[in-house]
Amino acid sequence: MPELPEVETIARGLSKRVTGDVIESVWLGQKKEPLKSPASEIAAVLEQTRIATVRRMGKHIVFDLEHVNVGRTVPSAKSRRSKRNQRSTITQDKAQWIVHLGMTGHLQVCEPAIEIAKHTHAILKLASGRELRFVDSRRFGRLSVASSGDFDATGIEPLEVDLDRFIALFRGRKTPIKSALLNQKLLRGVGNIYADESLFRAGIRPRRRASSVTRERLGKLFLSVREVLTEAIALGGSSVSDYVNADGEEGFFQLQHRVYGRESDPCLVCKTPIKRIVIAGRSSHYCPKCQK
DNA sequence: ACTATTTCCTGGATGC
DNA sequence: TGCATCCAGGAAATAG
Repeated sequence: MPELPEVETIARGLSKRVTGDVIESVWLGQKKEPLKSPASEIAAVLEQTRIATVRRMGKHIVFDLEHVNVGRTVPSAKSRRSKRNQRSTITQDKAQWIVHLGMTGHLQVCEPAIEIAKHTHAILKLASGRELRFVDSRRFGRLSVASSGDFDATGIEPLEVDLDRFIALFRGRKTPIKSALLNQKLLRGVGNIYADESLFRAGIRPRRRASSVTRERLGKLFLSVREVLTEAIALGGSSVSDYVNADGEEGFFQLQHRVYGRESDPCLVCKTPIKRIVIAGRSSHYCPKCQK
């Protein structure tokens, strides 16, 4: 289940492998769920572009693209003015491909000879001869394009927000603090694992109403979120279920989990058994003694 | 404007 | 072994 640290790790790995390569052609599968726009539109935006950068925004992977204009010349500003009626044929020179991995999404860079995995929804043929494939068994992942290159995810980056703005996010919210942490319109990138781990380190019960958490505790949470995400990125993310990075390597932050997936196990601080409850349909883990 | 609930999806685990 | 059932959960859609 890729959250911010996993997506960051994947984006960094992909950046090393495909930056500068050119997308020559695109095949998209028949399943419509993973596509946020019609397949023809997505293909048209991606084809004949150079991958300028690969980066993460929240849980999204953003490919910044530049059109390469093979086999045609971009009209000069002068001729553009003189042929206004052809304006619609002029292609934007910047675009973006936005990938959300959902629960089980993978991006693989491989040779064309490699067997096409079940649940492959997109294949981008690259000028280097390799292919960039999107595989997602559960189809919770999403592919979209921003033809003008102005994609902006909702919410604030948790590793960039300052303390005051962080505290303001929770003001007056009756929802459980855990739900607020998971709300991508507030903070972007925190998912179930890192919400639980951050709340444990801050000593806050996941069900506590966001508005009832003191400023002081929110300050602690602010630091915990940063700490947990930073440590997780350094360890390449958490490999639960089948997560691997762009090079097929596992992360190691799952070894640092203090509450997630540890139901009934002793709290590492006080030995009280870790509790598991369900909040908004998600399993939530906490220590009933250390978290208030 | 908020908040809570439901829905989408498949593979792996579990139970009988 | 087979078959049914449950569960994982991000985010959009829906309801209140």
